[in-house]
Amino acid sequence: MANDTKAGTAEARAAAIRRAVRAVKRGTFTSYGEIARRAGLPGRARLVGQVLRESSDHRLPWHRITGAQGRIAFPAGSASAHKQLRLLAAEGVKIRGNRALAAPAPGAKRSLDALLWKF
DNA sequence: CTGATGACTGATA
DNA sequence: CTATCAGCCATCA
Repeated sequence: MANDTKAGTAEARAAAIRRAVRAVKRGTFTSYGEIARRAGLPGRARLVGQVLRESSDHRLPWHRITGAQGRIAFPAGSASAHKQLRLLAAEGVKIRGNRALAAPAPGAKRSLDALLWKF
């Protein structure tokens, strides 16, 4: 089989992306661009979405993948968006509207005191 | 081949 | 906050 031994096939890219997705820890979320970067494919955020779509779900924590700044890629109110938000919330991720919040809300200065004093 | 589309992103207005 | 644009890449009509 005179096959291509060159790295960079669609299969290899998909595998790398799936690896990166699987590496996302529970209770956290990562953007498409970040996944692409971790998979060694900078600038191919769209490809991540493509692979995720093809994979549908297969022990892939697809719900931990959000758009930039935690924004959900699905239209707000859609079934998929709602499901993703629900899954994220179930893992302890704060949700606000169509967004997943990774960091504490602004005003952490006050929360800092609260943390120090174990509020 | 061309053009449209899409689980994207960052900049700009 | 929303809207638009340019870039980026794979897939499809």
